[in-house]
Amino acid sequence: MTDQVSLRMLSAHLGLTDGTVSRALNDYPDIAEKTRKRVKAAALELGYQPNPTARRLATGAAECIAFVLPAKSNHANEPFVGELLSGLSNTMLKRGWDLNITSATSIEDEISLFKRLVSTKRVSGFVVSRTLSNDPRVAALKSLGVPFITHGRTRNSDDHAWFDVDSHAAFRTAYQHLTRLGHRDIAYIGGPKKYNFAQLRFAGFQQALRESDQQPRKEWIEQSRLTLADGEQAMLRILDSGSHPPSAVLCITDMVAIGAMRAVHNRGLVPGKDISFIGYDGLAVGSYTIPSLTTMTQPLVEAGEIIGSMLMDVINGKAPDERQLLVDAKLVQRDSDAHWK
Amino acid sequence: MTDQVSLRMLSAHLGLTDGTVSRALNDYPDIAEKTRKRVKAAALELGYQPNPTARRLATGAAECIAFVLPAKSNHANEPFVGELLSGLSNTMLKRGWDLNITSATSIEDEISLFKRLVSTKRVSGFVVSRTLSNDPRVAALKSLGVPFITHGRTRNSDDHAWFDVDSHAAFRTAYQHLTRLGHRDIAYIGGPKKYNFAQLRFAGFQQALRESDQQPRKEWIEQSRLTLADGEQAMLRILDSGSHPPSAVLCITDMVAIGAMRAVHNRGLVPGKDISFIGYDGLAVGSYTIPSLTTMTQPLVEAGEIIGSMLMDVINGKAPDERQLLVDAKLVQRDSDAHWK
DNA sequence: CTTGTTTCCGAAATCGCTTTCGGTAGAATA
DNA sequence: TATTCTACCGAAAGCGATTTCGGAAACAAG
Repeated sequence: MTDQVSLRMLSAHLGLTDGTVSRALNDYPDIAEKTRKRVKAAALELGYQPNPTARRLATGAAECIAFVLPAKSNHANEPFVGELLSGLSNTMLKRGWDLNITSATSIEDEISLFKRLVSTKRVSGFVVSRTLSNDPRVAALKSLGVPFITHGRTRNSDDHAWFDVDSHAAFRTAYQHLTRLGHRDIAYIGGPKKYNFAQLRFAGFQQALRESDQQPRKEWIEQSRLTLADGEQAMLRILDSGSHPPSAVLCITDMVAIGAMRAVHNRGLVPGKDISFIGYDGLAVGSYTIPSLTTMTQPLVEAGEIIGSMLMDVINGKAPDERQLLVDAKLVQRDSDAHWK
Repeated sequence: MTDQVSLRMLSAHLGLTDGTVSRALNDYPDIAEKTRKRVKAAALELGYQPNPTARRLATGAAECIAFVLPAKSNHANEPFVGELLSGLSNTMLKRGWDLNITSATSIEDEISLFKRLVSTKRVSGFVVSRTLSNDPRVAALKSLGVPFITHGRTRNSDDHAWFDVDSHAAFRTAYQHLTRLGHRDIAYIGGPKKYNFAQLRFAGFQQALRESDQQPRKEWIEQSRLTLADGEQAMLRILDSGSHPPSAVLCITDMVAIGAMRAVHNRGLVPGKDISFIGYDGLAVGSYTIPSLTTMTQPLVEAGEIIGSMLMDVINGKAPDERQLLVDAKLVQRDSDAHWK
């Protein structure tokens, strides 16, 4: 391996000084067009790659963003990390920046980590995932004055950058899909109201209900924590409510849906046939259940790429509140939804 | 936010020169014990944190390791990335190093990425995951002369660092578990022989067979690609082989096991009751199948931590072939294994 | 032809820390 | 007491870029 060529070697080769070469490479206006081209050609020829460490020291820019792995890793949601990171690193790599991964064991831990990373100038921006409706991390980052973007809105996300999926629209879409299949008796299993998205999704369901001139039926609207076991319980409550069972169920997450399907299965009914199910998240798990789960989702790799470039915009001085993006979820049709019979 | 204290501020505060303070902090022998203590106390008091960029430039060490996200992300295996990274970042963080994530779209891409990261001195070591039996990445890293560790052995892993799970032993353990439950008619669904671990696991199964004085039965030994669909097909072949069905099946991976269970289910038999199943990997998916899948696994977070410190040892000059670790997989008992009836 | 202006590049400082090399006190030796 | 070691710290040179400033040509204007 030949040693990496440095600026000094390049400038010596060209008979110029380091400063001149550096300015030529960085398109300073005080460099003659002719020499600029000469310099760039030589750089290409010699395979010059600026040393990022030196540049970072000189410029004070970290050229690096950090992603803090969620504090309590819920196995069920892990898949999303890999895909999101894949997308994130794509954009970072494209621009020669680094993607730094760290982990924390608690929210407090995470916040003190933010401070350390910022004070040592290791990173110039953060991606915050799994946002809570009222997220202390957001407040911390704001007071630190460091650029960041959240994956998912918080209660008041007006003044920072965020990327989110329109879950309100998603649940309308899901509902409409079911009505197109002929369903009328559609139940809903929602999540804890402390989650912002839980409110949005429920609102989406309700609006779709109105748009179809349907009356909400109390016994078909349940609430569940976001676990498989709780989804199962919620479904049992619906089945035991006295009224005839619904023909389809809209669930706040895939996990809840899988639990609900299990409940139906255990009662001797066939999920995906007797009762249709639609979840939300697009977890890979859903492909392996019996029946595989129809769900609403948004491609995570692309999300990561978008989030990355949005964050870089903010770092480069764009106003955070101009970097807010709401995208639509897509229906991934698998085997848990059927025509009404 | 007060500005970060620099070495200069610290040394001014102490009435010493930068060099002296630096050497005191780094435990150079030519510093009086008294002043060393004084310096460290002051550093603590002022909250001095050395600027990593400056140190990296001065020392030439990157203080950073890289993890390249698998080229083709197979959704089913994604969960492992999150957990492994979590462990890795734990050790890195503990030592003040960075964990850099990059992604590649192909093996060639990945290798050229290695070169770039090394030549620009961005990273000082690599973690290679999802190793192939004959892995071009390993050869590339060897010729680059950069420290690295593989997660999983390759065909000839004698001269580099690796961390792996003893799948040979794991399959003996799994087999013995089944015999303790009373099973005698145990089938095996293996994987393509090109995978090193496929050979090891099969060998483990065979040895266990011998140790139990059982004869291998051709019709109960099948091979499958590592997908759910293929596992299903392999199981169907076993069921259709003419002989009576086995009472238990050992599967090379969880995915294959889940497919196999589906085949049994579709034939009107009850997996976990009529036929027991044991998989391998500990995928979270396995908790959500019906029945949930008993499997052999090794905690990934811990694996990540160990891999991190092993790699740092190699970077610090330890001989790579002294940093090779084989750990045992543990049996995670869920609902797919039952007493023989 | 002189005086301003531009244009363009060289020189030098800087980023914050590490590390080598001297040199001066005080301790040890004669 | 004179001399040789040690112990310990200061001074300065990097690391590899960036960026500010100044000045010499080259050009335009008077």
